[in-house]
Amino acid sequence: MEDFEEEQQRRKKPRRGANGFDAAAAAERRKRIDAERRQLPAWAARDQLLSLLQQHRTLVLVGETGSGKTTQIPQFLVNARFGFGSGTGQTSVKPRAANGVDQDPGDAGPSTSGRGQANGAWGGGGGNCIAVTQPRRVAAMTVARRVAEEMGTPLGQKVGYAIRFEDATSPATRIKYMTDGLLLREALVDPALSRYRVVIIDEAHERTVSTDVLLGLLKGVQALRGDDFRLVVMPSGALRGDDFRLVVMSATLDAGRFVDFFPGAVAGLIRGRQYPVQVMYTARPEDNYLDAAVCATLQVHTEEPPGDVLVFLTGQDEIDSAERLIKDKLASLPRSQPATVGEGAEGAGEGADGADPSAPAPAPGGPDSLLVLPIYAALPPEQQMRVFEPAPPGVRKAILATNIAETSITIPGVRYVIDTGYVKSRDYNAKLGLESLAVVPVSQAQARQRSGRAGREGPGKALRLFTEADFGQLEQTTPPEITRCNLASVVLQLKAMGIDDVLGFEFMDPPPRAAILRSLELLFALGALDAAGKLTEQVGQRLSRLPVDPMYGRVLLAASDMGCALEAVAVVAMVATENVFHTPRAKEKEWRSARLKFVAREGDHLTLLNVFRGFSELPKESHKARTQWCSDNFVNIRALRKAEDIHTQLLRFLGPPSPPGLGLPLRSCGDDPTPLRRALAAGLFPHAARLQPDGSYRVLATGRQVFLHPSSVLLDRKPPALVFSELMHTTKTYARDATAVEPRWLPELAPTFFAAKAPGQA
DNA sequence: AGACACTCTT
Repeated sequence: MEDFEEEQQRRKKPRRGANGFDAAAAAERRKRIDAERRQLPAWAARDQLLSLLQQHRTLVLVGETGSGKTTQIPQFLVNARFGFGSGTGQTSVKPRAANGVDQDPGDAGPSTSGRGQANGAWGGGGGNCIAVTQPRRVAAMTVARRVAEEMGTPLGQKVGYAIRFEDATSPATRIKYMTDGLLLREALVDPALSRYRVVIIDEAHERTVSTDVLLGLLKGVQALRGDDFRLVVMPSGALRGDDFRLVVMSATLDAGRFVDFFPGAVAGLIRGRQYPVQVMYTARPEDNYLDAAVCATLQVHTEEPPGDVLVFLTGQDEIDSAERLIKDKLASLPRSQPATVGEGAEGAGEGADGADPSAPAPAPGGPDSLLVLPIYAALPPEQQMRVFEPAPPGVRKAILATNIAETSITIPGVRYVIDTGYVKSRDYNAKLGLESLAVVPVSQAQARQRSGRAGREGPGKALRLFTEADFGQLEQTTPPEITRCNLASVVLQLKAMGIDDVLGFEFMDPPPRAAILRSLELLFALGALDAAGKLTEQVGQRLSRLPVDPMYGRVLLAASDMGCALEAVAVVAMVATENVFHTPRAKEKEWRSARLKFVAREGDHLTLLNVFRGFSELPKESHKARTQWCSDNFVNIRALRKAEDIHTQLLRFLGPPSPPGLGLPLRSCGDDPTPLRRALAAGLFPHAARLQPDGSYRVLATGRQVFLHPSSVLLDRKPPALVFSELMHTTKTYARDATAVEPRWLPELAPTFFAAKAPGQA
């Protein structure tokens, strides 16, 4: 429902009366909003925060849930005209970029004069905007909307947001909510981030890859823009000069890490407002957490007062199983029983109180009064939306969720959380170049986050399906993602920003050296780096501009040479999109037969192309036709719309000459699959593999034995050679998204690579 | 022969 929420957000129009802006209603509303604001804990800390930030270049702010930090602090800064100079336009600082290239800050920000001068608050060197980063798109949009409302300005003017595919900002924007990934992209063009006077990294404790790279960059930015830093407190209390400020906001008490990382940083704490959650543990370890979760759900249902239950499980399969188990057990419960029977039943009748006595309400704790609802990312939007609908009176919802419910979505009505204590986690083995997906115990911080989901609307209860002693043994926090992922894109971006010594880059938690080295090797093999590790103009420069994995960027460049860029763009857009197919266990026959009409004998990439083409042929304006087609074909409409957006963006980046395009020829190979297969081979050659007598494959570059993923259309065809998108180790090492290639193409398309490692030798 | 947590990109 990510995009369900996104759409809802977009559809909301500023409140207007019949004749445009209804001033009276707006004033009334703002008065109420203003009163709400003043109740927030952040409000009480306002003066102290401003004073801290005048004296320190970096503020690490621990803001607990409900403190109002995200919405209020940017407003405090703007209203206090903090750090935006006194309007004289004088500047004593000329910042230098990290790469040593002089940079005129006046050029970097979009139209900093004009309007800025008009209210007398702006001016001075550098930009005049506050960037506030969020890990998620929806958060950037919703928070921006709220803050615009609080400030009584139309969204996109003084307060705006920017996310991929969408820019709701203007030259007047002073507070810009944006995704962390987007700010990172901007740093590619402007490594000093000179258009921002203040950068606020929100939800820093989540430690997304983008957040971590930004933290490293910002440390450099600070050194650079603080070079000539002088504290000049003006009579107005404002500061002068390029007084760049950084605020790192985090929800947990790991502030010390951030303070240690940024020289001269100071930490502050704003208490939150959360309802208490009573945390309970099991007395003994559970040997089957799935069964335990099922029992616990039923126990809550039959014994606890009304309130929905949120159960954290690890994946789609497990959720399917749990759903069946719960329904089976429910069927054996007595169908009708008085509300007062059994201990703990007092209060359980509450939900049925207002019901019509002639129409028998479901018995509280009975089989009809529990509504079991799955939620995970791959679930089609219309099914996801069901968890947001309130349960009918007397009915309790049990939501079986993956990690999606940990941060990405908030489900109303939840008062009970059941935490299995496990999560499916991605890991990366740099030595083997292998990603893996495994069920692992959560961290303590994660368990707390999950429990907190019970206390959003009132006091709640959390049942942890492990012992208190086990909790003590858990890692305190989950290792940052950057230490356990493929770094090809990150390394390419750092190189493109002029950071040549990637191994020496100051990460807060450095990734394994082997992971960086492996990425350097890959980028060299792709031709993005030369032997000295410098970004190459022809390939490296271009790849860094394309918002796709470097291997796929290489596919696009090759495809434009080979006359099949149009097809390659569609394929890459589809590969970058997860959960294209909906594969419910109960309807396996149906989705298998639906899939057949898209299957291309050449492999999964061309199959995805067929799906994209099928979807593209539908009339764009007919939401109904598109939804129907997707549902008929067991294709996820959310994924296809995303692929469509990426497709459009890639065409723009590749097509018409700068800005922003690379000016490459965008031609079609029509129905001839060969050029496209060659283009795929030209970018994915590090993932080329040859068939072994036993039906497995051997990766040419590493010699590693891998298996075709069971979802591959090539599974029963087994071509002698193929290239694949990625390796994933679950029960075995699987190659996903494969396309058959001619073995002779490989040394032809990547001579250097295969000269060093002769095919078949490995 | 047998399966895939979650975000995100000028």
